[in-house]
Amino acid sequence: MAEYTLPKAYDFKETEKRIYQMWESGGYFQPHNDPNKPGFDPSIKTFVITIPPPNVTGELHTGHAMFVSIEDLMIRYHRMKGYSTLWVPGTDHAGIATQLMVERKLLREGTSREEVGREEFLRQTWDWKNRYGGMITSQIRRLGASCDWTRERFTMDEGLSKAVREAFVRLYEAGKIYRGPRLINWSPGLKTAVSDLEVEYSEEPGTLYYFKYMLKPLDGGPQGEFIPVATTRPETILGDTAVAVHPEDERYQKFIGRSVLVPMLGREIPVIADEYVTRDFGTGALKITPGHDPNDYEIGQRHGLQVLSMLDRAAKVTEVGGPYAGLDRFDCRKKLWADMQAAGLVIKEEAYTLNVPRSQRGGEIIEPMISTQWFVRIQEQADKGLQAVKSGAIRIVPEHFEKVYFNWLENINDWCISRQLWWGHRIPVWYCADCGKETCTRADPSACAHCGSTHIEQDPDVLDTWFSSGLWPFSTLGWPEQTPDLKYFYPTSYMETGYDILFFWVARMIMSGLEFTEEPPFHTVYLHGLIRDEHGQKMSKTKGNVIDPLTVMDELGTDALRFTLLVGSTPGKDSNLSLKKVESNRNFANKLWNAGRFVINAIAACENTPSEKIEWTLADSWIWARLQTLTGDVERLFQTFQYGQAGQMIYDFVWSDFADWYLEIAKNQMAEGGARAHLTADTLLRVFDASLRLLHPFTPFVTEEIWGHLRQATLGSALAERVQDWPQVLMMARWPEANPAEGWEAAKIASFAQVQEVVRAIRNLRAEKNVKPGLRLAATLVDASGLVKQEARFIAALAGLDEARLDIRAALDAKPEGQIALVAGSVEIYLPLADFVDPVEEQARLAKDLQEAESHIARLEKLLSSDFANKAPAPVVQKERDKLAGYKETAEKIKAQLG
RNA sequence: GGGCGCAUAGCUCAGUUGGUUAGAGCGCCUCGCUUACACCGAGGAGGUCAGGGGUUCGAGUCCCUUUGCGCCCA
Repeated sequence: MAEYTLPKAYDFKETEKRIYQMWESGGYFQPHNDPNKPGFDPSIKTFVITIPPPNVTGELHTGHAMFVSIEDLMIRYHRMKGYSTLWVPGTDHAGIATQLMVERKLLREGTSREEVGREEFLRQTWDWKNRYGGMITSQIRRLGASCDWTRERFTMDEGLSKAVREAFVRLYEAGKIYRGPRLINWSPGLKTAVSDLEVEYSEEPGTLYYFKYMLKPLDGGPQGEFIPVATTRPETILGDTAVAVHPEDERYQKFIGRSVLVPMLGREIPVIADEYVTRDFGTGALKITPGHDPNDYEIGQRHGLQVLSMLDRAAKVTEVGGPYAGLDRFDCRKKLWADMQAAGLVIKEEAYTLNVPRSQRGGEIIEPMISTQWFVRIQEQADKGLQAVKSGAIRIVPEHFEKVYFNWLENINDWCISRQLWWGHRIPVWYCADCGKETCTRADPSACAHCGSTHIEQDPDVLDTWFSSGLWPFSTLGWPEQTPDLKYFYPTSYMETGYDILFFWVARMIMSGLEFTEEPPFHTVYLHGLIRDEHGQKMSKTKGNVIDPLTVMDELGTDALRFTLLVGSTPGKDSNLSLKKVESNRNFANKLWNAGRFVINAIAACENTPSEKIEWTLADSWIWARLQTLTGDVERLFQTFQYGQAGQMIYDFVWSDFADWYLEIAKNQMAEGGARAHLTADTLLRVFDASLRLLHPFTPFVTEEIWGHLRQATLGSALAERVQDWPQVLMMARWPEANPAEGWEAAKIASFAQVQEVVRAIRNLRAEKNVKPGLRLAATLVDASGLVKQEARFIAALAGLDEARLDIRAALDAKPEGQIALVAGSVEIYLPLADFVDPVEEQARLAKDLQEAESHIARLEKLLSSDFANKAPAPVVQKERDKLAGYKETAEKIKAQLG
């Protein structure tokens, strides 16, 4: 017999790495049914997730920990259910972030990307990627992620680059992509365009500047007429091409059609009428700068206004600004305003809260400006994307994000996909120096497709990283090639990610999937919330409240972190991570470990299969029935994405039902030896095994480790038969299925509850009276049902009674003298605690109990005599009737004790 | 300005077709190192489920409204 001496505490440090290596080297992360291998069966159902790719040079944060925990849970659950399960890992190239890091390095070396040149820069960036790119994936491994690393992808690797190229060319050929000058969001620091989504607006204190727009005098007309105008950005006056007023504004109506003079420049611009102008904001007149404001741009388009760019790519004033040319945007503001003041054009300044557009990366102020960029015509894709969710082809969990999704797609603008960066997929368009036409092809051209000239040059820009990420669910499976993986595993199943990238990524993936594969890339979108600190504050380095998942794992273990993230979080809702919670879940892992030690000892101690046939005990039946209920509940909760609730139920079952009650009773049953011990060990084994399976997707390491020991110990025991069909590892074991109810369960559960009530009543009294824990009490128990007699042995053990001095009877003629009386449900209890008895106190205690029972009786009688009895469903009414009967019985017993 | 969400025990949160005496963890109080576990066990205190109105036999849960927060989009 294998001797098992497991340490008293679960050592996650020793375990996690070893277990992960065992899994990975065992090939368990790969789908069991693989279309690239012999014996492939296309009829087996798949379950597929493509990982939301983290930045290749990023470092693990709680957001990663969250998505890995949830996705690994989904994956492990489906794998255990027998799906051919694939979780595709990988990273994206994070154009701006990565390029910035390398640029910073170059700066430290005293050079720049311009100095080293494009080719050398890219070489160094690849070096950087190769050096640091493995960090994030090894950190994801630490979380226990069961992804198929043999299928790992990177957005810039050959296959995915080919997919990007194919996607671009297809859009180009279909006329769904275009290039042209438009007002875009420009990052002057990074010197690149960014998409609308990469701009964040922050409310900041600022100033509203009031000044005079002087009218050009009419021949013979009055001098000194002006329109007062307010602006938050005076420097843009230099780019004004109109002043707009509301057509019905009596103050300014008379000026419509006349000209005003741009301050300090004297340029003549028209006064136009447009209903966009809010009459009661500012002065009711609006300066129009189509080259530097999105709203003004639209007004400009409507009125055919000239568009002037008064700022260049570095946000310095252009020649449009005349004497101000060359100034930085903020210096220009000061100087221009001072000059206007001197010229008597200033009216006043007012404090005002601005909505400042800032770069999501770095936080610098974004400058809307006119620039020639590539855009995707998005309307048709957006309509299809809307339809996919409206038709139910794609389901979003939680549901309310569907509205957010609709709202965004219904108001979408064309997507600016070109970036003035070097790190990324270069735009596959060549311009001909001779005929001026564009060539866009799948293979790099050597000559112009139109005139054959070899004087062609490739567009210097690269594509937005999200353009390649949008293809992720199918590009990672081999698209555009019709690979076996693509055919079998696509469309994928769930897309799981944070709600903060619903637009950035999920919506674009849906649109790209529909565009290029004509199928939704997945049928379910599951969105998790953001992780905040324990007081609900956003984590940030400046606040110093960042929780580093690596530190947490070092200190408390991966399972504790995962369980904390999974339990108590609800789909789509932000959750707070507190180390206290992680600590209590570390304790849970330890609880599980020790329950495992007990079970293993019990199995080792039980003897060979007995010839004697015996019945299950009440406790055996109860724990088994509870397990079935739990299994059914967990299944239902998993199906409805309520993973947190499911985890909580398993936790409660393991800790409260299994460890606190069943194990304590099992100790007694084991002590009986023989057939009883054998049957008890068997029950322990089966219930604990099922618990570990249910828990495995939440806490894979500790469950795998204990299960391994359990299996090993059982193989050398009298119960070896039980584990014959167990696989080598828990992660490949079958997910438990609930047995259909057989009819006996409710009665056993009710009886056990009665027994628990008796035990609790006695424990409660002992604590109240400060009876020494070791003191075994004699007792008289009155129970007409026979239940107490049957369960006397363990009631005695759990409640600290002396089994030899128990007097159990069906009825009592006379109330015993000098004893403390209790009622637990239908059972009367008398404890010979004469020393503790204070008659007055006892009367008061019983009176209080009676009062409570009677208040329930009154409540229930009222309820049952109301419409409730007629209108509520029969089972609900019956339940209340039963309850009433119970309270009546209790009340009767208390009355007897009182009297 | 438009949209979405939240308000439940001292703290952080569960509570999904409306149906027990509203739960958990942490914290707090009392006891206990009992042969799985002190990363533990036993017992206990603590909530008019933000306020008001409505639907219903029945509302933390559904509807309306007020107040206070938070987020997204413009």
